[in-house]
Amino acid sequence: MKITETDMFLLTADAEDGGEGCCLRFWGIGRAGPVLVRIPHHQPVFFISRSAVLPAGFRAERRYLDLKGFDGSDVDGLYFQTASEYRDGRYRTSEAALRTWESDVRPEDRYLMERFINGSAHISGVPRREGHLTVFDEPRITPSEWRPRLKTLSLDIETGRDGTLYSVAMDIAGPEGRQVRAAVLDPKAPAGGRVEPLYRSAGNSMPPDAAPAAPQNAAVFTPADVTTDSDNALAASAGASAALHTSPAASTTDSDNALAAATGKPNPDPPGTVTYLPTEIDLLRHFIKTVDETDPDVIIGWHVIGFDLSFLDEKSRQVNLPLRIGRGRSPLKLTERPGRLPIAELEGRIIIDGPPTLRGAFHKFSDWRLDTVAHELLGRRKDIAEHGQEKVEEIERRFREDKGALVRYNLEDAVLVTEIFERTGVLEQLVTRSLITGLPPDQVHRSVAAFDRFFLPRLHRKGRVAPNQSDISASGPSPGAMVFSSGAGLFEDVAVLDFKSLYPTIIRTFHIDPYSLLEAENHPLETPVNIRFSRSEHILPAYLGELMQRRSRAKAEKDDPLAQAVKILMNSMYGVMGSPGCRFYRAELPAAITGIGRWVLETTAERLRKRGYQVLYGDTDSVFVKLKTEERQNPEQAGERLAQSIDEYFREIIQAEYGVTSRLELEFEKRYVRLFLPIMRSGGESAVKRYAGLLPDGSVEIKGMEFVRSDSTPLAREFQYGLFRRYFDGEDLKGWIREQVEKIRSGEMDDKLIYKRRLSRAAKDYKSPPPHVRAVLMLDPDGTKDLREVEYVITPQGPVPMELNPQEIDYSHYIDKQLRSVADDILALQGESFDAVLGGRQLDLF
DNA sequence: TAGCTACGTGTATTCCG
DNA sequence: GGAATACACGTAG
Repeated sequence: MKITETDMFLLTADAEDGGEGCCLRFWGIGRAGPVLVRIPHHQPVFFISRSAVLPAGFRAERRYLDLKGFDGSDVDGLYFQTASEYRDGRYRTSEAALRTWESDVRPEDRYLMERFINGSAHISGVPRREGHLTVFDEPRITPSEWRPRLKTLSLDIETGRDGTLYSVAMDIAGPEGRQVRAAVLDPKAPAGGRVEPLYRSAGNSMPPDAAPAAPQNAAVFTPADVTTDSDNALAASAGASAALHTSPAASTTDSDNALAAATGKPNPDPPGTVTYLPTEIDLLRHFIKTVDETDPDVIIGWHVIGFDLSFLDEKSRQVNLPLRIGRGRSPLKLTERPGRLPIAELEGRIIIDGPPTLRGAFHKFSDWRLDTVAHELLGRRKDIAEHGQEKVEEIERRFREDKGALVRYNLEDAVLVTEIFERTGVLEQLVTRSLITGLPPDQVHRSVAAFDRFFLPRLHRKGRVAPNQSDISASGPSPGAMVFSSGAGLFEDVAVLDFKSLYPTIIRTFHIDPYSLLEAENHPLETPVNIRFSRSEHILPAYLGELMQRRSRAKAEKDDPLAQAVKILMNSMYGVMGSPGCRFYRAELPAAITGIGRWVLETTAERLRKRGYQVLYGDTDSVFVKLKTEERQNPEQAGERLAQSIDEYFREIIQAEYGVTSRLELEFEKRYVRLFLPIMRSGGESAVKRYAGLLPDGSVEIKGMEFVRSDSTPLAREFQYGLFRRYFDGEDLKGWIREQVEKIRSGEMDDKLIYKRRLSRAAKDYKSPPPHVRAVLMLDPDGTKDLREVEYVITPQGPVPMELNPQEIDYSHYIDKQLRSVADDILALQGESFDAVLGGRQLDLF
């Protein structure tokens, strides 16, 4: 018996019933490969009122505990022998209308959180080998900060319209290197399949030394020998070009791209094989075998759950071959949910889908097609640039005529996803967030769960247990932040001061959290908004203090991802406590935070005004202050001094009036050399959440307006930017505006007139369809395709989707609706108007 | 795989005279 | 035919 000490990073956890009662299982990746930690004979627990009388035959051990429920009542612990008895206990108490506490906490989660294990654990025990796995039974487990390097398998499949599985491509990347595997359906292949090598190559020219045996059709999977999409005539003929979206027309783009691929950066060749297999079952077996052999920690892809895995799962059911791709050869578990994406679960591996993950990491792209993201991020294009019907046809053609080309396309997608993950570092970011929150990487977005994770164990140490989430009901809407503007216009030398992490610092300063609210009468702390908390009894403030320290350390060490991850977690606290989906929700919590936020902002503005400053604008945690003439010599210094003095003021009054230490921190963030605040287009008042500013480095920053809105046309975006640039530089606007209008009329701007908009539901469910929905209805009248995104232009007949090749464009619509209001924002200040600037020209229309 | 509110704009529809 | 209102979307923070 030799005790081994090691670390593991947790990927999945479950509770399994068997001969050992309830066995908790923690699957993860260790320093030397995958690890399974088993905790047999575990007794899951939840809590019940001491006064509750359990139904006859209730299978649990009831123990007296020195704990109180969140409502102050005494509770007992109910300890169960198995996970199913635990679930059953929850069900039966609920049927009997007995109040329970924390009966919705999963035993495996409770086990980890009570031990403060976040992401990684230090293991000390006697291991045994089971295949690739190192298994520990009942080891000692303590927190660890060990950071793993994960192995990913990027999966992509191609299918025919008839539901045939054509091919499976996998790009496997991990600490030991990179390899690609593909399998393609070929009824003519021999029974055992035919294996051929696969190379990565730049373009058509195969490196001669590398590819002597490479068959002509199967070896290359770069996009270099792009098949042209010459039939995309939209741009040239109709005027509404697709140069905007990523794929189309411009043959220059494609050839440029091919050139780049052929001559560009040398990519290390991931070696691999392609296997030609005679049946779909063979393809499935090949996939399962590859996962088993390569043993990835993470399966990644593009819509990999909703499409690839769902398809493979369905296929495996049809042919009665379970999809055993979990660790320990356990099957994939797919749970369908009406109207939403299915959930996919594996033992010991996690599945990360590209689009939602990138979105969650605040990446922005024109749209979320793989081709678009690959292009905008990597400067690469997919091998088949078409989408929709045309793509399907091209895939079917390749399956019939050129299987090598199909494999090349299929693999390229898998490779692109791997490279998108590498380039963005999203997986590392998820791991970082996992190490901070304790949630596995595929769940770090669950802010409510992240809150429970640190709050529950600390609450227990205060002698309290928490209510179930289902016992919480929402009260009405609670008020949010303050926004104000003191008037529209053009202003010079404006300092922007903002409170760093305003809500977290308010929480720290005024001891805001659910426990503190509960204990408000215990050393009460009055706040500026007359909601009381406890001076002495609180949990969140100290935790936030630790997080802030950790963040400063990360910043000092230039660990941006860590700093970012901590910031996300800190900023989620307010939202979580203000959500009825949180077991600790109480309306007073968000009300106190936002209320104090408004008090802070108002007080700041008032102080500044008293000192003779003009406060132009403020939103939530920022104030825009016009600097005084004499401060123009050194505006940065003036801004910093202002911030400091306000800081000091809050320190004093908060200490004096509330007896606590202010954690607020006002910072001079930036200066606008010029700042433009618009009036509302619908009426004379000044608007908020929309402005444009000129920074000292000469760049123009625009917030809220067309330029930053994805649903305005590129025409409006570029027009607005050009207008502000000229406006801030004091250039002539009128002549330029007339030119732009002329350009529209001449057809020169035709490629900038495409609207792009998302649909929040199925097109046919709109009562009075707005333009973008009418465009979708033209494409899909029955709603069978359930399109949720559309590109369209306005023609004399109304909106027409790009897919229908609109030929005629209603230029006056664009002049009227896209240029006019943008121009009038500025012109109105000068006593001018768009119509007046265009003068007689406008009359040409009539 | 349930963090929050505040806000502006454009379009369609309804209401009213 | 114009004002008021509802709805949808995307944004600021």
